[in-house]
Amino acid sequence: MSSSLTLEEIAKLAGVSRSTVSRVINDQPNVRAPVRERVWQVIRETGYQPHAAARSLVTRRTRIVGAIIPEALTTLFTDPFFPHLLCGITLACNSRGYQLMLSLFNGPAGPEEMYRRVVGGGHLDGVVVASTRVADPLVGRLIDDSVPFVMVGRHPDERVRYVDIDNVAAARMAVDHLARLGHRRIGIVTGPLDMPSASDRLEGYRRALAAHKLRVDEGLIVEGDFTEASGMAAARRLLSVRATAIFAANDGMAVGALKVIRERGLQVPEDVALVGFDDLPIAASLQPALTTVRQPIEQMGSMAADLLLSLLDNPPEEHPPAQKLILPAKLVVRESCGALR
Amino acid sequence: MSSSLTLEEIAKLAGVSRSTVSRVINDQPNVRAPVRERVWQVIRETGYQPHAAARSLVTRRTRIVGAIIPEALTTLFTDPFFPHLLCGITLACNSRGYQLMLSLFNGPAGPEEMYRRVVGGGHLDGVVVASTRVADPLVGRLIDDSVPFVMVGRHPDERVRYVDIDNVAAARMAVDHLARLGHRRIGIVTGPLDMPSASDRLEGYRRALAAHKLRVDEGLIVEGDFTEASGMAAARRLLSVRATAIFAANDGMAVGALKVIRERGLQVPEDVALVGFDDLPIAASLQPALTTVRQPIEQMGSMAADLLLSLLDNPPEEHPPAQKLILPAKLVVRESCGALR
DNA sequence: ACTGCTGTTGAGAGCGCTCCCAAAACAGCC
DNA sequence: GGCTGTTTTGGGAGCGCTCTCAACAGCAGT
Repeated sequence: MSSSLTLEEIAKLAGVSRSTVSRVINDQPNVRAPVRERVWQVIRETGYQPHAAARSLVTRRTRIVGAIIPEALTTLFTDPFFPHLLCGITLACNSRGYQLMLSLFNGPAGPEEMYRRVVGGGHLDGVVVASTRVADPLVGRLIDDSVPFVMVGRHPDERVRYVDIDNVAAARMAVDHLARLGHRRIGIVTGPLDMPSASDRLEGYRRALAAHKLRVDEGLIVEGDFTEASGMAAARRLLSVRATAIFAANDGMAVGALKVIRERGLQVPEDVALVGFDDLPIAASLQPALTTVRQPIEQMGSMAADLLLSLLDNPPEEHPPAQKLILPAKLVVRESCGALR
Repeated sequence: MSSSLTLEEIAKLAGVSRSTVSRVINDQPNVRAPVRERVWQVIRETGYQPHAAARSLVTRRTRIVGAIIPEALTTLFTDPFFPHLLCGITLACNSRGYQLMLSLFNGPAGPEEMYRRVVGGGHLDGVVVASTRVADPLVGRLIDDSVPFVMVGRHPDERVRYVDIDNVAAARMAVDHLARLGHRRIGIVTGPLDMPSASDRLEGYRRALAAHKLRVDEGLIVEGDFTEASGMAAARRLLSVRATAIFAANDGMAVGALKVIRERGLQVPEDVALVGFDDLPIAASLQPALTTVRQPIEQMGSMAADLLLSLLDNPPEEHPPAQKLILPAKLVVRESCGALR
């Protein structure tokens, strides 16, 4: 690959020593201006690039961070959540001179082996971890191995730094909206309740009902798993207990619910109101267009990366032990909730 | 991070020399079985991992490959193409002990700087390049710098290895389907014609018409840019020249076309038949469900990665100068073409 | 002129690994 | 036992960089 020049050769060309060239490249002080200029000149002319491996052998830094995606394969396929997240992370990394290494922890190698390969070996300076189950041992291992990391999505462990939206407040906002429209039997399709984002949204649902002095009917709470199929199953249950409104904890399940409602010959929002969560591109294209909660996914990614990188670039003592960043989410009102009639 | 043991220390613990441990780890011959076993024992007990940077300093290999995505940001957002591709590439890499480094070439740093950072520096053993414009200088530079690379999507340069579907045949199949249904005024919304996939699909369109002895009316050919908005604009043009069927070169543009057709109070497929390309998840959820061409995206990613890795793992002389892999695509017939009535 | 001080430069060591080569161990055979 | 030839083992060098430290200016103050 391109330049296989070494520091030594650049030094010779510039008529200085290896050390001086190193100082120039690393922007250290105590090099006279004319010398500095001459060295840069040679570097530019030759297209020299320091050898990354040699450098990180001594600095113990690679300027590579990992993105760990432990989630099941299927989610990655249909859900634009990860692409957006990845986009945000990558852009943040690149703009600060870091590279991003992508690791799917569900491949043929299995999470154990992947952990060894990715985290051991010293390839990475730190990692961004995408939403994970509470019970996932990954978080504990990262802490034990004192790997700098930031999560996207809340984690109950006190020591974990994360970026998230306020899922409780966001869900509450959505359900509150339905209650204000007069609904009294509001059902919820939750995500897997061992994921904080799912249980938080359920909590928001409960609080909204409480605020409106509505009794919580456990029959109106159905656990899904964020897939369209689970949304369909849940909707069948909810219709059978005469829910007049359904809050789905993500848009995929809302799409499933919509299909079932249609199958039954019912109208959205006239017979059943529907609100989703995520604001996928598909939400606006549905008929009726889906009212949903929009989260700033890409921004969450870039903020997580920024948090991680400033952790890496500065002495760790300057940082609070565990930062938590909460970003705002927003209710996007469209047709499916019935507010626009 | 975890083990900061060195080879030397493992050697001491196992009562052998550095060299022997190295031989064991790299699975080289000429180590007596009991010695080999004892060394593995120590390695397992200590959880030792060789230091990647030290290793690649001498081997000149990093076991990291890059994925370069030069496409405009917007596409990454809405289109599940890249996520699927990335998924395939990552899984293939991981199952062969390689890591994947993700590079978006449209970030704040600009393609020049990204190229320097990613390809120079010797971070990467090779790269997978996602579909690019013909005029993109990237391909030329990779060849000049003799960086091993494989593209996803055809490239006209003879020296380029790539994995792709036969876009000409796939498009021809779609248009042929419409012609068989009796359509005589079939319009096409193409992608940007400086992308091989776009021009190939147009070529397939022409051949299908020729096979059915239909005259090519240039007014029925409208160039889009793979976005929904361009699909809407193109559909307006095509409706004004009385097209009875529209073939959109991707599903996003088909969605745009569908919206316009609806706005005009026309029915799909009764008044206008519609066929897309890609089979996005949304295609099946549309009303009417979209007839479209499905390509094995994830498989293309993994095959591209496999091709690259076998290039890296074997002496390059064993390989044909430029391999081209063509995978089959498939027409998924749903409601929007009218064949199911 | 001599001392002390600051700013600039170069040489040496060493990061942890692989590779080469020589030494050691072991065989087989007169 | 002595001679081969082969396998197994250990030590040295070196990959390209950073970092520490000593040497050397240049300058002021005495």
